[in-house]
Amino acid sequence: MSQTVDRALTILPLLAEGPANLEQVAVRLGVHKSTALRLLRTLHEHGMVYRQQDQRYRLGARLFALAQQAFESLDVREIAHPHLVALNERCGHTVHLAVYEDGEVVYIDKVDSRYPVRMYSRIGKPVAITVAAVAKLLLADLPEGERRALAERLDYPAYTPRSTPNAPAFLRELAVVRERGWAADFGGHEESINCVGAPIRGADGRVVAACSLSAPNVVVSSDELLALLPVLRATAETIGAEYSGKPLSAQ
Amino acid sequence: MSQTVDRALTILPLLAEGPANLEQVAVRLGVHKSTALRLLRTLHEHGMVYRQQDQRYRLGARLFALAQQAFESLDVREIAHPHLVALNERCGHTVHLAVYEDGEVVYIDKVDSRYPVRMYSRIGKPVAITVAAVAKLLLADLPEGERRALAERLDYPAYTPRSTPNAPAFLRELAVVRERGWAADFGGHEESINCVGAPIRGADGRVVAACSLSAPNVVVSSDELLALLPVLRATAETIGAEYSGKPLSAQ
DNA sequence: GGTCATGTTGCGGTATGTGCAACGTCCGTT
DNA sequence: AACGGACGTTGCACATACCGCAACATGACC
Repeated sequence: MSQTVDRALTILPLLAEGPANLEQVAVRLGVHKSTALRLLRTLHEHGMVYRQQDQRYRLGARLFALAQQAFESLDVREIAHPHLVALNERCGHTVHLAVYEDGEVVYIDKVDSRYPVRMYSRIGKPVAITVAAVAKLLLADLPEGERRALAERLDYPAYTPRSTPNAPAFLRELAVVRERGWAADFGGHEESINCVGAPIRGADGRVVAACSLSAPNVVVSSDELLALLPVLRATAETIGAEYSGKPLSAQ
Repeated sequence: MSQTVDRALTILPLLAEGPANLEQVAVRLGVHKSTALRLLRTLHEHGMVYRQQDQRYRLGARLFALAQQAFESLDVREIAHPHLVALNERCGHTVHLAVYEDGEVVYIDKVDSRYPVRMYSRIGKPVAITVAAVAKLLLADLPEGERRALAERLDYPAYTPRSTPNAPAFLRELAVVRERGWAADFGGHEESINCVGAPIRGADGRVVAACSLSAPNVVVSSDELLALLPVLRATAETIGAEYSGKPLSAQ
């Protein structure tokens, strides 16, 4: 809508690929050097880009600050965290929390064996949206039209032989997931990793987030993982209840 | 420099404080609603902001992606990481890596006891720039004028009685740090936490990053921590050497 | 000292962003 | 049901602020 801002914002993912000098930016944007310079200067003033000694630009530290703050203002995460830790302590496996936003699924929390950590390392990376259990749960709840449109527009990388191959298969899987209320990924992303997930619902029943348990199949068989479903689903429901405004439910 | 972009970027930290609706954004920006709307739409198209069900805007998931990618393209971090892990395995304490950028100091890596993790949780948060050992190291190496200007413009929060109280004290401390080549923070940020740090220098001798060891003084006395200085400094030098283009030095 | 590559500056034309006012839409209220 | 208020949205005319150009620094390399 706004040409100038549009161009400026286009610079950011461009620099995310790696540092670039003025001319490279100008060429990639399809604008004159002076125009690119003005945009970069404005971005620089806001700390969004940084200029290294060799004068090339790269993304700036302010992005970390913003991402961090964006993160902390996600109230689902805040509410869910202690429950996820409890779940982890009970069964020992890796716990993930994810949300859907404008065609993307992002992990917003992770608890790993015995060591609670917000594993930002997974955040932002292209989540395996076509295979991850949490992605299935979040997409399964989208309105029919949006779900279909999104499924058509996705790529279906064959991470493993069990990866979801195409849109029709994905939509069928989503229908199943929606029907039964939980999702799984048995080696669809990494051959040896299994995963089960459950939806977290808000007051209106919409899925606001999803959580999952992951474990390598050399440690835990898929059956053993499935046996943990009741605990996982109970956790998800507790979180949903609290999120919906029953803070002192099963205290 | 560019009014439109400037306004658009101003929206981001504003939303970082919490969700806001169109009118609030317009008022804070001092522009007409329609103008704010256009800016927000452009930001939205780029995933920088997200519109929740109640139509209020908040920061979007794309920020995570950008921060993540910015992160991975920091080559100091990449080079340093294995050395930091080795250091941690050797002495067991928490290891930090930080860089300076445009008046800010940010942690870009962390290794905690027996569990290597990029502790993104600290990134973006205002680092205790006036007391942290790594901050002292990075600021001590700035050109005289910039160092002085920055010191004047900083706040000096009294985290503890040992926190750096004001600009003159800070500049004196920086002079000491620069002279002797290492820095410490004994309870200047948190009463019970001690910390020693060493500079990582590039080929031209400039400090490109700094690393540190932290430990609670109930576990390790400050003397014991100081005894680890040689190991820490050796690590820092190894990283600096490799970063300067001697990849196969002390293999 | 010359040449090349790259970043920077000043300037006029006009595309582009701006504010205004009218219109939708969704609430809650009587 | 009808009304009213609060917000978000749209179309438009004006002029601002952005754009590309071309000339000018700057610095590296030979």
